[in-house]
Amino acid sequence: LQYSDRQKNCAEKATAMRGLSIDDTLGKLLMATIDKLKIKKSERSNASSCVNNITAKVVTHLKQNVNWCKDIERLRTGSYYENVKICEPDEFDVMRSIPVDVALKRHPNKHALHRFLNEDKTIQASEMLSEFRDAVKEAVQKLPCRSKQTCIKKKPRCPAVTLEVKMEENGKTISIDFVLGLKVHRASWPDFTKDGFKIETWLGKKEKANMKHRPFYLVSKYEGKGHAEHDGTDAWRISFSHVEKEILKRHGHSKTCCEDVGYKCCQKECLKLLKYLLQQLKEDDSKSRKMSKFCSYHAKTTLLHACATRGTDSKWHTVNFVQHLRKCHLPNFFIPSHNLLRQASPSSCDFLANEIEFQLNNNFLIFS
DNA sequence: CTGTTACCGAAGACA
DNA sequence: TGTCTTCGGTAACA
Repeated sequence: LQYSDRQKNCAEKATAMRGLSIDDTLGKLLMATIDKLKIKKSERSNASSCVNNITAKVVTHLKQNVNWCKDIERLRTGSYYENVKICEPDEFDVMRSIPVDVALKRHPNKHALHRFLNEDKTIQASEMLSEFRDAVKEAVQKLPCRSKQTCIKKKPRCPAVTLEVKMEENGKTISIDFVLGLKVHRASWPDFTKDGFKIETWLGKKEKANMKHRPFYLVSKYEGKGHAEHDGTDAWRISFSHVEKEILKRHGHSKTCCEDVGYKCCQKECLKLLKYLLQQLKEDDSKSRKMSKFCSYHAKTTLLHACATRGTDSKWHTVNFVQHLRKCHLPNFFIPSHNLLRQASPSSCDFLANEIEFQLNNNFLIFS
């Protein structure tokens, strides 16, 4: 999508009176759209106090009542916490991670997780998940009446425990995903990540080395968000949500990105627009069937690839989702061998590519 | 060692 | 555009 330069221009000069060219019209529309996508401060306040209240109580309950959850940690991930959530603060991802260290390997019988070990020393996901789910359920039942409008949803193929909470302030429903994860701190990331995460020219070699020292997480989560370690129900997928969050925070190439007066990069804004475009297309009943295999993680991955290949901030100006779609090929940013579009049919990829090109050629009519 | 606090950055609100 | 505010993250502190 080739709008960021224009948009940046527009951001800087929006107040200057200029004759209305086509570009200005488009710039204004995109700026107005970005405004529209902003989350209201009051709604954010409402939702976050609700979410924080509930998650705090759930984690205390887990720590106190489940022996292997003693050291459980909270990791807030996903678009809300990356400041790229659009429209409404209605989806929260909270990972509950259990540190898994070398102690488990050396002294498997003494470790709190030892009862979940399979014969081949892998960890049974299904048993852990069902205990986790039951414990979260108990915690929710203990919540005060004020939060009684809370229920647990089971989404098909989604092992996360999802709470749906109806807020009394405005009657809106928010969902909180509790994701059970194993935090693995090793010397390096698994081999299949070797050729991924190419951020050298974007954020630098030093930064990459830094990030690679971070742990990685094994989670049971959505299809298409990671790489399956095992097949069947006992599947753990590797997750780099924490790294995604961090590099989105340090979005710019130069250390002073967004600090200089008068210069504002727009990666996040572009991602929001692309997500909104996908959302709008998904909500269109006549198109939703063809759109079912696409999700916002595709948009995010596209942004990461674009940032990584463009290098310096000023040169960053296209997000070539369309190219990925034409080839039906969008590698996971961290695991290049994993194609995120493998489940989308060539015809639906072409369909979306056409839709995006149509919007590009028609001043994003869908936004107005 | 653990829980609290204080500070800082991001971003929305508003004059 | 600059300032104020809230939330989230973290490091220092008790």
